[in-house]
This record gives sequence, C-alpha cells and structure tokens, in this order.
Amino acid sequence: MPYTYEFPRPALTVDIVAFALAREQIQVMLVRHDSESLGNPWALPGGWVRVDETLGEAARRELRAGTGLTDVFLEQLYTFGGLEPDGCERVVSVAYYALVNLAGRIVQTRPETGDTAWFPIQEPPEMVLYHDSILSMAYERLRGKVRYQPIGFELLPDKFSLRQLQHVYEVILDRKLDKRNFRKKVLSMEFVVALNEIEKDVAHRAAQFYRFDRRKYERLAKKGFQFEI
Amino acid sequence: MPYTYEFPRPALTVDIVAFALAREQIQVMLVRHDSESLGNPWALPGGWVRVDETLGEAARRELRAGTGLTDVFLEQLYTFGGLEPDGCERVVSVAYYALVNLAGRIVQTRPETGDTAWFPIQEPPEMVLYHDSILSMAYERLRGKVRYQPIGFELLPDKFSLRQLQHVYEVILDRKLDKRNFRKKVLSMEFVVALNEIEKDVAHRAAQFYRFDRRKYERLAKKGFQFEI
DNA sequence: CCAAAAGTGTTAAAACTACACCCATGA
DNA sequence: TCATGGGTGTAGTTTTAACACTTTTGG
Repeated sequence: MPYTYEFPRPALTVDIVAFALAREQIQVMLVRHDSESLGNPWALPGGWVRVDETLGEAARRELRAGTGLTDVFLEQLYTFGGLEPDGCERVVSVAYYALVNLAGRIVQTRPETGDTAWFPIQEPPEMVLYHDSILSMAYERLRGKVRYQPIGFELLPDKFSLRQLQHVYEVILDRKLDKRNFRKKVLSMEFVVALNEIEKDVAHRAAQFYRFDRRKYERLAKKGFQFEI
Repeated sequence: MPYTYEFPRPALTVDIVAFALAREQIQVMLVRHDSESLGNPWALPGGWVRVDETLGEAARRELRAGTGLTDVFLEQLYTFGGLEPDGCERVVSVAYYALVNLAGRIVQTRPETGDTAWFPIQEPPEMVLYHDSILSMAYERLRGKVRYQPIGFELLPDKFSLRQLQHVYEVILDRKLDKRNFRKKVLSMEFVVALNEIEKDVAHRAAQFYRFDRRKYERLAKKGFQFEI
C-alpha cells in the first residue's frame, strides 16, 4: 500500500456513454458489470483514471477497450460526485459521451469483461446504480446539442446522403422533418459539400453523396456563423 | 498519514467562477492566492473537496467563504484534469460557475485569505496557472447559455425593470438591443410578470417592476417551450 | 412495369428588424 | 423647464412551414 495522503481522497473514474445509429435507432453501448452484486446488470464502460493520463485520455482508453474504436467524437458530459451509501467507498465519476459511426465496422466485444452490447436508447436494460441517470443526461445533451452544433455528422460515415443525415435528425429529435425544407437548409451550408460519387446497388435512383468539411465549418464559425437545424 | 490506497489518487478540488453585474460590466470574483509563489497573483476561489460532501456542496461552501453569499445560481462548468508539470502533484479540478445578484448586498471579504475582489471580465489581473482558461470557458458558457436559458434573471434582484434586464443582455452579448423589440419579446413571455410596484426616487418616469416566475417558466418548458432572446 | 427513394419550387404565415415620438418625474 | 429614461406601433424584409409530382434505378 504505497500511496498515503494526509486527507482521504475519493477514487476517480471515467464513464463513457457511446452513442451510435443502428437499426433506425440511437443505440448505447453497455458492458456486463462483472461485480458479484445482484443479477449482474449492465453498466457504462469505464474505469479508473490513471495518474499519468488526462481525463480525456482515460476516456479514450476505456472506449477503445470496449469497442476497439479510436478517432471518435468524445466530449465531457458532467462529473458525478454524489455521496455513496454508507459503507461504500466514495467514487467521483467524470462522464463523457461519444458519437460513433458504426457503419460497416464490426463491434469488438471485450473478452476480459465477458460481454459488450448495443442497446436501443428507448429500452435500456437494468443498469448499475447511477448509470441510468448518466445515460439520461447524455441523451438530453445529445438532443439539445445536435440542433446547434454540427455533431450529427459524427454518427455517419464520411460519405453520406442527405437522406441519411435527415434520418439522424429525425431519430434524435424524434419527429419527422420535411424533406425539401431540410435539404434547402443543409445545402445552404457551404461546408456540406457534394462529392463526385453516388450510391451504388440501390433499387431506386441513386443518391448523391456529401461530406462534412470541418475546416470550412470552423472558418465560418469563427466569423460568427451559427449552425442550426 | 492515515489514508493509504493501493493506487495513486489525484487530489480533487472545486474552483468557482462567480459572475456579477456591477458598474455596467460583468465582474468576476477573485481571491489572492496565498501561496509563496511568484508575485502572489489572483486565483478563482476554490479548495479541496471533503470526503463527506458532494461536489456541489463543496462549491457552495467555497463560494460562501469567499462572498458570504448563499442561494445563488450555481452550475457545473467542466472538470479540468490536465497533467501537472513534473514534480507537482496531480490535481483534478471541478469548475463551477455562479451567477450572483450583488444589488444592495455587501460583499464580504474573507479574512483568512487576506483579500477578495471583483474584477471586470474584460480586464482580469494576472492569475495562477490554468485559471485564466477556466475563466474564459465560464464566460463563453455564460454568453452562449444566456440566449436560450433564462439565467439572465439570476444577475438581477427579484424585482427588476425591463431596462435592467435589457442591460444584462447588452452587457453579456456585448451589443445594443432594440428597446421596443426587446420589450415585445420579454413581455410575450408569461413567466415575466408585472408587479404592482414601480421604481422610486428616480429623476424620470418610474419604471414598472417585474419578476421572473420560475414555476410558470418550468411548466412551459416542460410543454416544449424554448426560451430565446 | 412496379416499387422505392431521389430530387425539385412556390406560397402563405410568422418572426424579425428598423425606426421616432410623447410621457412622467425629480432636480 | 430641463434632463432623463419610460413606454408605445408599424411597415418592410426575412425566415419558416406546408405541400405533390416527376425521375431514376433494380428487381
């Protein structure tokens, strides 16, 4: 027991809410909690913060352990420092949320914990204490932020059709949008650029592909442009 | 040295960015940093999180120690967990920002630290490491949030005139607003209710006082109403 | 030739912006 | 009576919302 301090210190963890789009719904990644506690419920992926890594690094490390994914959108959500019930050790958890583009990628399970799975956000399984409220807050943040920050793109592949993009918004905001008005708005944003490429092997007219040009977006944002859907 | 752990743990602190409105500007509260380090610069009020209090409780305690104020708007801002330069102990800081209504209240200095003062946000003094970036982030959050959440009221007394409210927005957003359009918008919000009371002892026509009815606001918000200035 | 999604404009309603004068009060 | 800020309405412009049909492609 080599680490001693003058005052007690809470343990510090990160927890990650990873969102992705699949089967027409927003999905969240959960892992089986391997504690011996009741019923072996599900939990957000997460773990201890090491003393030689930043909080963001810890979150990325845990996310990679859970999904094998790197290079995903990751943003700090909130820090939960509630007191634990008597007898438990105090844990402070810095929660992050991630937006993952699953399209075409295989989701890696993590053997050392047993199990990893994606659940539709509407019907999450029973989760360990507090994790349901972290999940709610993360989803609320996503719903709020998607309207005025260009984060919807993060859930799609680099090349996407306008229909796919509209679908992202319809699923997150939980309402239908008007196709023509949506296209008008998106196409007026010069950082959504058409590629010389169209869909293939579809049983209907092939859609144009677009890509999100972050550079252009940031240049505009700096000039005061305010993204909005 | 009674507290020993298997793995090293960072120290946990809270830092508070307290904003108030005074002398036609947004002010931020700073304390003299009593370390023996260079030049004795200013710092955000803050301190260690005790093991028997939540993060929010710690923030309120530190704020009360600095200003004597209770019952202020307090919201978590961000958790800073960057690595310290070699040789320093790792510190993780959970930052909060507070909106304080100073009107008519005396700001208590805190004797045990020597000095407390309010600085205009435009010209902050030299501050200890990192605190300037916490301050920037807090101000950015305030500027962003004030437009779509009814937090501007927190900087005013319970009774306020529409002119005072407009002034809050003009100062935070740093641009003039049109008086008639502003009134039209605010008066269309039924949670801003006129009181049976007007200004006194002013050398011009006395203004009507209003108050922010949080109950009514929350009822509307639940129904999907979106505040916006 | 059928099913399925792509793509495309117009119009009415609502929201926003700009703008100027008279009123009430205390000094 | 003067200086100061309180309070009020309208018209032009911009933005949003609603809405239906033709085109392309593969099966």
